[in-house]
Amino acid sequence: MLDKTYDAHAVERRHYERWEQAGVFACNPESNAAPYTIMMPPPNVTGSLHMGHALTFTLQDVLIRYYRMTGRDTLWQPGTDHAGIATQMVVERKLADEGKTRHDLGREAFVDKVWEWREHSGGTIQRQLRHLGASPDWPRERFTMDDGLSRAVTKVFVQLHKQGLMYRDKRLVNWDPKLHTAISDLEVEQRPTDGQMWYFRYPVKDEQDRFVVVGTTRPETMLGDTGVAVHPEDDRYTDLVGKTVILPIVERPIPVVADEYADPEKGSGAVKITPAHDFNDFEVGRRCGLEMINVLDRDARLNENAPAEFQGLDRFEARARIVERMETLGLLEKVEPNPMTVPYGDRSGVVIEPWLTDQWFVDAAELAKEPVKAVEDGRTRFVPAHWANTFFEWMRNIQPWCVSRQIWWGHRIPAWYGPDGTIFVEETEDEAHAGALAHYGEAVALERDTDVLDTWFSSALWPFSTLGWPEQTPELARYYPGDVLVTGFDIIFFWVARMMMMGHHFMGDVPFREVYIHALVRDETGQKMSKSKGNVIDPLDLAGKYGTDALRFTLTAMAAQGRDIKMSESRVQGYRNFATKLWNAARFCEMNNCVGVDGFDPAGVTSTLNRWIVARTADTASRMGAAIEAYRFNDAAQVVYQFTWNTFCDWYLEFAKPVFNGDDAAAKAETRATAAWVLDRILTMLHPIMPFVTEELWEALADSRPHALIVAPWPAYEGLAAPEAEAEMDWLVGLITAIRSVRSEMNVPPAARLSIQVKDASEATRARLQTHRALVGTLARVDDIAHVDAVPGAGSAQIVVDEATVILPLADVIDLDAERARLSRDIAKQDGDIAKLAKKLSNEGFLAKAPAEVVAENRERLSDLEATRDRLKEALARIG
RNA sequence: GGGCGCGUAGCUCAGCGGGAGAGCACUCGCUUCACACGCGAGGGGUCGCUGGUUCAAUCCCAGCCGCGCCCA
Repeated sequence: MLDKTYDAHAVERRHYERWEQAGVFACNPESNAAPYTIMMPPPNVTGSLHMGHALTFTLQDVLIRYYRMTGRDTLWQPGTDHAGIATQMVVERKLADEGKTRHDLGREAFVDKVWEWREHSGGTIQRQLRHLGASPDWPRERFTMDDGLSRAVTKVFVQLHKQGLMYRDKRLVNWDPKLHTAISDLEVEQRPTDGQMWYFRYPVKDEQDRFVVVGTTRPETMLGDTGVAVHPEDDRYTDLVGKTVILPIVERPIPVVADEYADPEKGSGAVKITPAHDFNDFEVGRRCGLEMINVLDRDARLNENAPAEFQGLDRFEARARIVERMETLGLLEKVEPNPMTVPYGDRSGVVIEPWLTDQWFVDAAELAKEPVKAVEDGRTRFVPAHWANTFFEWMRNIQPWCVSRQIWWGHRIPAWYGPDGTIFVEETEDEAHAGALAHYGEAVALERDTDVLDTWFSSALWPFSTLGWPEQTPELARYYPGDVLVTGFDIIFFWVARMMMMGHHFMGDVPFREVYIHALVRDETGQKMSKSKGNVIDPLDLAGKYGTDALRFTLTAMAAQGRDIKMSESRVQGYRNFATKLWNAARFCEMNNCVGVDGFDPAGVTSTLNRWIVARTADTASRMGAAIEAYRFNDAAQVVYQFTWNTFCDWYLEFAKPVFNGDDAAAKAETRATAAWVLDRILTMLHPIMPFVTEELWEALADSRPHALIVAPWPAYEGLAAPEAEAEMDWLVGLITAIRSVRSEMNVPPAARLSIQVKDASEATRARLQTHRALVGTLARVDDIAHVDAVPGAGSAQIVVDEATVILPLADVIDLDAERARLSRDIAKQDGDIAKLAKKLSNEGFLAKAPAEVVAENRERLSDLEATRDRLKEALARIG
């Protein structure tokens, strides 16, 4: 016998271990079944499971478990990425505790340390995924720093270089002065800030008392100014173009140039140009042939190109000193408050400096062409579709991708430099030497590039590197491209777009056919969860408190397309209640000996009750399957929830009680078998969302099963529809509900049993009443049902059900005024609906232009309403 | 400033051209032999505002108001 409530803790670990040991998560490359592939977005090796992970991995697991049940050969490819900067920071912090830096260890020893850290601390998220019930193919787990994946990275780098799509260039990059590395545009966070705009006067050379006023938000960069730009059509400055101004403090003569970048509407219309420290100025400088003077060092302190007195000053200190000096010189025109955005490094949290360095770049614009086409013509489909716009916008304006990082943890760039700086990009050092020999005609010493690659560079190869590429493995042939990529919108650029670039370029095909973009999980009040706000909810805490299944059901039920999820504990609690409800329904079935019957044929059941529930079961399965396939997770959850609770528990099991307690052995046997069958189908349907409680019940409810629930076939049935049975049961539900309503409204004591009379019942209704006498008796607490022609006495409540009027003699309890009020209210409601319909049906435009079936449907509805209204009026008249 | 999205019951949200829905919360009743993590019955909405298209608009279009996100 099952316990009274479901204890999640007791069963979760046991079933998970059993599944994993049985190998049921594994794909089968030998299989004849159609593959279904999801590449798991690899979490950071440093990561631990947060609510966003819980959502994305729950949805992926729902898909995987569903498709596994439909018979597809599923591959859910798991793994982690090496998170270059984040991981290096973690290990450097540990070293700092020992009073050391990575430089004390040296590169090789430090990298060993990182590997060591990963061995000991790296498995957190994998363990947490198991708690969540995720069912990826664990033995195929990959890490972006694995040998195979590293080979893929090297090969891709070399090939891109040979194709001219990977190049070294001196450009402005986003420089992180704390981490001492370049980062990509995407790793920069623009924070709104209340800044200031300082207006400086630059004296025009050889013109007494003439100044050009320029504005700046970063005064310290003025030391690197090499020009002043004005708009070519700005009349105020026409004569100045070609002249020279004297850069204050530095006393450097710099030219005034005409460039459309200068906006005549903004400030004075003149703008100082610092090509080495501003992205826009860099472009102006290129166009106008201005000098580039770098005045900052790698710590963002002023360097040797600044006047001696400022050298070595931090940029913010320098800012204050420059402003002070300008003021002293009488060259500070004014200062204004200036709302602006300031770039911060997303890892370091310090202000990023545009800095001129040599870096490696990928020609992203070229690689973006095919992915854009693929989305345009539907080879890759975004769900919801509007995310394609976000994708297009970025891809069509894409900048060169800076992929080199000045850190140690990552894939080292396969480039070697000869004595004169000639670059040899090869897969191995030997090949580089061979190249050098050919180039120089003699063996020379080569030095390898010290930089490593952006982590996203290796992640971009994930859909094929995990399958063995560059080897042509059977897995690669079978599981590429994947079916769907499931992720949040925040990494469309970081990862989705880049996988598409690499997939097209190296595999010649899309990496996945669909991209399902899900929402963000927020806290109850709609705030983004963050450590600093302290509103983070740990998914595993919730799972511990209410069961993993309840958490998964909550996330699934709330995953409506295009809307963020406001996570609230009360919802999780509600779905915990649902799991308990299911548990108790199973317990009831068990108590009534509802055991599965071998060879049970759902199409062969005879009673209306059983034909009805069988039809509804089949319908629920097909609707739920369709919802999952369309990524309508909330619909899938709702469909199965309502069927389980509101149809199976509330009605079917209640209807079954009189059968179980009756003495029709045949009906009892059929109903028991049907109940067992339906319950099994419910467990099956719920399994993708609630794997643990369903597997537990699957095991508990039968002495032996041919297989575990996780590999049970998804219920797909043809020909079980039973419209007459459904109509009959709907009628019965309506009748019982109506009687209960009147009882409640008339304050009939719940325990009191009534006798009812029925007037004007058709033959069909009489037959139905006969069939379901016992059900009405139990569920509406009615003892006798009599058919009458006579007008009943005044002490009765009357209910109109289709053509019939049901009379409840309530002489002792009836309050005539209340009954009159009730009937009048009903009549008024019907009249209201009738008026609306009548108006519609008297509209000639409607009759002429609306589809015939719509007109017919409305006519029928009107006559039904009128008939009901008339019977209600008769009932009212009878009371007097 | 540009783009995207969202305003539907107290709250959270489905629905998206032809009869306003769910969960939670709320009210009333119930130790009904699976379940009080429950059972039964209820109350509650000019579907943001204003126009337009249509025989018909919560749903399509335009404008406005409010909110959020992304990009500059």
